[in-house]
Amino acid sequence: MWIQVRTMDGKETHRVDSLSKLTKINEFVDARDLNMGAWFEAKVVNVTKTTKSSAEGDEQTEAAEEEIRYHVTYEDYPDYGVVEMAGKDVRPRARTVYQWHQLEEGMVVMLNYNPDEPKDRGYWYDAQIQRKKETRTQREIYAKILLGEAGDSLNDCRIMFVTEIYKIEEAGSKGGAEPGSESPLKRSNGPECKHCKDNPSKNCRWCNCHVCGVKQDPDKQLLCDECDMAFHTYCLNPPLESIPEDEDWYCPDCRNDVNEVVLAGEKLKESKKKSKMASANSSSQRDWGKGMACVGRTKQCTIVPSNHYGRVPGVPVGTQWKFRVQVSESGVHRPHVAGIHGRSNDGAYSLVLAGGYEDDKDDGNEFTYTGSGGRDLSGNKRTAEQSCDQKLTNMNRALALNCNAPVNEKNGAEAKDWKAGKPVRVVRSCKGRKHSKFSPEDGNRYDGIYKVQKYWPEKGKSGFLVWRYLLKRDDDEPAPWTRDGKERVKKLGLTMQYPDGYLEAVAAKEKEKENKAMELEEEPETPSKGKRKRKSQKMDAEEKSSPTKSPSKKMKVEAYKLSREQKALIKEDELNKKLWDEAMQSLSLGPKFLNKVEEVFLCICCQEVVFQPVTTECQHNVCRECLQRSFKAEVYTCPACRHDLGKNHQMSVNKSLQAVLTQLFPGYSSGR
DNA sequence: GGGCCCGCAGGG
DNA sequence: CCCTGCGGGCCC
Repeated sequence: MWIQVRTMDGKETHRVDSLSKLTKINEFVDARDLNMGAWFEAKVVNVTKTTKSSAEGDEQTEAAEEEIRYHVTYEDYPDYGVVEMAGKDVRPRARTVYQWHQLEEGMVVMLNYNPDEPKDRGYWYDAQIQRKKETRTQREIYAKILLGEAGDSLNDCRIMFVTEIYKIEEAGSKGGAEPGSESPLKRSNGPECKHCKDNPSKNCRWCNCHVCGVKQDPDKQLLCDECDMAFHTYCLNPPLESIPEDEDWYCPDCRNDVNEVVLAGEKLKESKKKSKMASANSSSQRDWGKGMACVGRTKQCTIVPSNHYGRVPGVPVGTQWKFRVQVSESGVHRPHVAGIHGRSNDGAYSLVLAGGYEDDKDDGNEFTYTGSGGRDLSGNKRTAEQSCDQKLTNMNRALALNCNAPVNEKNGAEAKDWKAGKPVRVVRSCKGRKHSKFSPEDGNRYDGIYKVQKYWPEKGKSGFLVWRYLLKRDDDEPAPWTRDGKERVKKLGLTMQYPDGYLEAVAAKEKEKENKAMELEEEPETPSKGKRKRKSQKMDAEEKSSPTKSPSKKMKVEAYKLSREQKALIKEDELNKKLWDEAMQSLSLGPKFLNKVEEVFLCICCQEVVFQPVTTECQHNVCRECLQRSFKAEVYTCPACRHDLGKNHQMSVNKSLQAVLTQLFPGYSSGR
């Protein structure tokens, strides 16, 4: 049987043999929503193929460049229209429910989970079963929710609907009845409305009229184009006689007040949230909100996601920032104030050593860290004395999950193989200097990857229970306090980073102060004038000599020097000659050469420097693991250009490339 | 130098 | 939404 394949404009271009693995039109499938990673019941309405080459030639040469695209509609979301997606995101409709005894640890299945409200019904996700428990009264399944191809996952999620765990149907599988020929029993998703749980007998201000909550007269309910809430025309104040003609309509909460509109050249008006803040009250006498403690981010790290483990590409060990907000912007440690960044069902990604707990010890390669909590932060404080026991929840639990041992909320645990634990990025702040000589003199410094060897509860100095963690360094990039490390910091030109315009602003403020002082002293002629002049001369000299001053001034940069071994390895990597030629042109940029190399050898899949790279015949480099993942999803093309690689591709690692990259980025593979 | 207490970011 | 938090400037 043959089916038509059409381009988007509906013209028939090719015919495709549907007896191969292709999904047939009108087949019942599950399709993955790429944003949330959940699977929804869908129907294929069309299959097309796209071709890369513009040449309309014979089918055989084109076959290498083509890609089959599926056009599906979601059964429960007809308004969503037709969505086009790749083969890996479409599969035969799940129809086999596993019996309890069939479920085993390690199995990958499809099940219902709600990441926002784990106890409620949610959407259908792929998941790997991690634990199966059975007591006399209940059956428990804990699973790792797999959110999609980015590799994101939620660990150790309690599954509430253990009697609705489905087998994942493979494309082209034949199981008894013709797959997808009939609609299997409908799976149930979480309620559309979180507030009333879709209970039709309840008045709900969220899914019905936002004023009265009554469902009646849907034709008289206006939808706000901002907040999407519904409003009966007659519930508005004043009520509307008829549906307005305008294309857009905004509810009273969202409608812009004319005098709230920001005109060109005007300063931004304070938001609603801000107006509720303490600063809006004139009761506060203090001159708040101008310092670096209160500024917001001006950049956001998009190189890696916020739940990324391991190094951030482009940020070498020894990088220094003056303020925490910059550390946040860099993606190395995102929270503004908090010491640990993590998720309690996944693990911790980074932490800051800032001497917040004086009984923490730090030997550079090994340090102890204290968890958070157990403090009374009332009065809008950020820190306080310990006043009750800490619990192994939130960030404390997150950090515990990094330890390569089953989590134990009572006694703690110790890793048998600590290096196998999840990597934590560690930043040391100058505030830790009181207790640790490994802290930087100023600002914050990225010190590399550490791992949790063990954690345990302990009576802290306060007498209350605190959770403590022992972390050990596991990074091939040399630590900044070692000889190698210092040399590397120098070579890469890692000087203190300041926020844009910060130094200029400080200098201007300083000058203003001085001017004011001058004015004051101008009147009575005093002999101290000469003294003052000397002082300001000294300051000028200081400003000029400061290496971090005036980034606009062109400094001569020493070209990046490759060792003989590195040069030889690069030469050896003949497959990538062209790419290396391109990269080497940036040698003159000094340390920035490494950024260029990172850019040139970035894996298109994981967006990191390629690890165990496979160099394709089409001249692209992909991590072997990323390529394997693609093949597993039955996509046998180059992730970069879709060139067909053939099902039986060797996937041999380009050893010389791997060797050079390891030399240029020591330890970049930690966390992989 | 120590205490106060603010906005911001992130998880839950 | 709410809660938490190993920042940080200003005042005394």
